[in-house]
Amino acid sequence: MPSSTVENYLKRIYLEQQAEPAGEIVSMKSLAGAMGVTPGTATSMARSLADSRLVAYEPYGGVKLTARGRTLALRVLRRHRLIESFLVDALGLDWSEVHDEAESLEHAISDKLLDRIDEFLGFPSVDPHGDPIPTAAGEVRQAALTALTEVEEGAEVRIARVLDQDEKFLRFVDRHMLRPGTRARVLAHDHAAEAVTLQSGKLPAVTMGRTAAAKIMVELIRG
Amino acid sequence: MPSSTVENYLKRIYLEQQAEPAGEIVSMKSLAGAMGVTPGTATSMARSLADSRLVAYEPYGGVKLTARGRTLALRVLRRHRLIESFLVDALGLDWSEVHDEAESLEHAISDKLLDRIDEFLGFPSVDPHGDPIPTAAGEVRQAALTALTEVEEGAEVRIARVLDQDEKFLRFVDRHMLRPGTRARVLAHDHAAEAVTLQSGKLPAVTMGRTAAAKIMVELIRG
DNA sequence: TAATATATTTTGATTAGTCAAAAATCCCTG
DNA sequence: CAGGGATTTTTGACTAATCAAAATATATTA
Ligand SMILES: [Mn+2]
Ligand SMILES: [Mn+2]
Ligand SMILES: [Mn+2]
Ligand SMILES: [Mn+2]
Repeated sequence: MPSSTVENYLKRIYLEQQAEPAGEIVSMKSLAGAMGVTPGTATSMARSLADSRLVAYEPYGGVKLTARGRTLALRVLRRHRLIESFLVDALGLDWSEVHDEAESLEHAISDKLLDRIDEFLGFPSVDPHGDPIPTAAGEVRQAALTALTEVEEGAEVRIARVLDQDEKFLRFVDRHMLRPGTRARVLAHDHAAEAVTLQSGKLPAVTMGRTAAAKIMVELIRG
Repeated sequence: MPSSTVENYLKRIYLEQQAEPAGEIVSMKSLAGAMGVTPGTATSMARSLADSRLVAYEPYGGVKLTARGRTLALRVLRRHRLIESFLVDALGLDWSEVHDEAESLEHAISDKLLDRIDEFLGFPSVDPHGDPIPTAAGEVRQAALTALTEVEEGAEVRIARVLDQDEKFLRFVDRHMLRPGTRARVLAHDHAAEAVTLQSGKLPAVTMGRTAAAKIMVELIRG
């Protein structure tokens, strides 16, 4: 059984691989940064994960999950996201506070209990942030989504996923009724100001910067 | 914050202190036995807990919780028992399988989530085994109970608590409808055979040995 | 391409938790 | 009250995870 430290590293490497443009390879610098450890620690963990055949690692060559490492990472991610869903749906916690809780529970819960939770929730495919929940078999069913920055002016969209789990950002999203599932209309792109204006429900329109808009993924509603 | 290892030791010392007849002092031998570690490990942990003012420890003198140690132990026990209750009541797990799950979740759950669970359950005072749930303030509201071995023949009782959490024992209790809350009648004590016979619902009477009967605590129903 | 900056690895150290086995102490029984 | 068995402590060793700082390699840039 992998320790929770190892589980955290694998999950983080998986997420960094998704983010990293450079051929899915994660550098020691970004790994150390993402894990909040010193570079030396990242190096020694990389070697140890490689010894366990969970990552491919060459000195000075960064790190990349093996098939086994990926399977394990997805298992942790599945736990994390099912737990988040459960905390929101069954216990009424706010979606802005479940992340930290899931971060520790993901290592403590048994397979049996996880299955029970999955069943209780009706086998959801996304968590409260719109993040896809990997299947028990290790598949990620990812819908094709568009970043808010890429949507044409005037288009109707459905918010599908919020990529930043930071409490402040999630509360901002909340305030303007932009949770996953909500409809909204893109009113304008101001390229000079690097800003996007959109409008949801009966609320006044809101203008946000490119960087914020890039963290909101949507589905286009044809029409 | 105490590590989960420390939490486990404190909880175990608390439980051993309850059990131990000898003036509430827990020997290194029983601590090591209860924790499944070697005596040397128990000694070094005793010293380290004493350094943190969580136990009183004198070489060759055994170990005893301080006020702070007791408070912490009760916090862990509260978590453990609320989690067991939640798993049974909210997720329908069997009472014979929740103990191990709670053993790890008790270290991973936040105070906030625990409060939510407590509220969800309606602030229960006992867990599925009838074990008292310490209050957040650290009080143990313990009802006065009688062991089945001490009950007079013919008496009506309500099963209140089952002291052995072993899966096999719990399933035995289940089979004979002797869960906490159920009524039963003590039909006979056979002192020579060291056996107690009792009867619950419409099931045929069951005879069990003294040792088993001593693990079932009951409330007397006057009448 | 040489110098400089950045990234990575190595080294030496620390802490928590554990074990095996030797040494010391305690305490019961004769 | 003296052994001898049981208990406890000590010693030395190990693993996982970490850091600080020195050494080394790679990348950038002038
Ligand atoms: Mn985690
Ligand atoms: Mn999420
Ligand atoms: Mn535990
Ligand atoms: Mn219990």
